[in-house]
Amino acid sequence: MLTIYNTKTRKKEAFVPLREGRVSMYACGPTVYDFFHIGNARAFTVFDTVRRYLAYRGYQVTMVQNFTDIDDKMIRRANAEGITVQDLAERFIAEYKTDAAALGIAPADIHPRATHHIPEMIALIERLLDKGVAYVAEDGVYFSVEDYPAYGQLSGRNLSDMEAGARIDVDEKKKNPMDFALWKMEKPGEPAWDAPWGRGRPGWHIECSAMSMKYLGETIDIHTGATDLIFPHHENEMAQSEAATGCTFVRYWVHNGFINIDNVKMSKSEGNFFTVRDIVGQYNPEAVRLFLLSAHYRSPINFTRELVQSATAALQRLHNARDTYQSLAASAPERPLSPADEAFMAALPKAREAFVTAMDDDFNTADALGAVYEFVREANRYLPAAPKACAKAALALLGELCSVLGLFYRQQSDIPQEVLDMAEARQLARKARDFAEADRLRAAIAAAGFALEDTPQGPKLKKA
RNA sequence: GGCGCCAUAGCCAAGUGGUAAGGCAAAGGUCUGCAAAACCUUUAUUCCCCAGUUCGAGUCUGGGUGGCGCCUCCA
Repeated sequence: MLTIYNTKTRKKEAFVPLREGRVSMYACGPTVYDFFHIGNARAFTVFDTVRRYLAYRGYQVTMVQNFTDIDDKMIRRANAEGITVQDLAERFIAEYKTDAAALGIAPADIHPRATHHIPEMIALIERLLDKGVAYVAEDGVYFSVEDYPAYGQLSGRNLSDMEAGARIDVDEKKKNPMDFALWKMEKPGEPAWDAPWGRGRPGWHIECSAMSMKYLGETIDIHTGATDLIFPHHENEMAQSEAATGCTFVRYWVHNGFINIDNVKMSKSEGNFFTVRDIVGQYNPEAVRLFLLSAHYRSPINFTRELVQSATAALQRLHNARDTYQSLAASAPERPLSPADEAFMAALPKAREAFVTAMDDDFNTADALGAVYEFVREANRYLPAAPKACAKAALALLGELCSVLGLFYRQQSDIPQEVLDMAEARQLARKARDFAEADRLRAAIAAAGFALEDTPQGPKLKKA
């Protein structure tokens, strides 16, 4: 049974979707004003893994991830570059796709953009005005937290606590300092859309509510994001959505922990700010993904060179296993299964079960990886003497489990003909017992960027 | 000040009150022309400290200590 830790109740709960066999998911996407950073990457990797696992468990998953393409940062950056907000958005949506693909993050079913959904947002704001939980002020339309008693439910705060610590902009024309903007009235030089109460642009929170409702309905199963979004973003989304519809907005709120860099919070001012674009130049992005999955998604993790290198070595172990099973699946003898073979085959479903049990426990990828490594060790030990059917079954299981975690997505790079020629020449030299020449050729292959290993199935080439 | 989280080996990390998974690193061995990979062996009598509950505590309770997050349109 799948259980999910729900931020709203602060407990692990049995997962029961609204509609049997289907899951609706909404993930807060990037504000497309720049390349996304390693912290974003964790949030995206988490929802991608959740999605993959739900699909693996047989659910038909519909996932929406928005692009926030209008806000202060967008406007500032577009002005700085002397381009339109729209051009900026186009550029970084494309860059998002490049970096997400590098990390094995599959595209959502729908990637709505905030600026393409202004009418939906206006309609939602009107509903809130009609219900008396929002009001029009001089500089915008605000949600009135005092008129919505459930405010604070998600983050576990109450209004008086929040007001005590609130730092507020005195210029804003709000009734209560905790009121938040649904709509911001037009300022000179900013993009603006017509609305019944005046030209302007939407607030951040209303975007997600409107797009989530449009594509997934008034109640969705899972909404993901990093912990910092719990307050105010998700609190506000929930308040405005539930105030408008009168029904539950999100059944399971899922929040991932933060990444520190060398034990320090990542920030531009600390000079430890890394975009994924920076990182994929230095590390194998698939290893970065494995690193991100090596701890539970709710724990904070520490990004260091040493830990990514450790993940790189672990990933190599999985790739080596796959390559070995692949060649054994091609070259191992075909014969009837012996009792030992049968025992090996019988252990495969048990390995899968261990993996599923781990993932069922609030997507415990660290524990699930433990199950994968244990299976790999057993298969590595048994397969060299096993028939083809065992190798095929092990290869299939390894591929199955790793793809649930979003690993094994990278294409094998093509090996240049000259490298293949050198490998062949080396085999001839080895047959002739000219090991000096064989070693020289292996060094030349290494210089060309490829590692050559001799295996019982013959020499194996891979990119270094 | 309010709300909340965390502490397990050299590093990372999982852990349902029943006797400490797994990965990386390190050391020794097997195999191999050598290397690599792979496998085997070794590496926490103990889970930050102190009390308590219990037949039994890494796990529950209380109190310390240390670290961290949110309360800023930061993922």
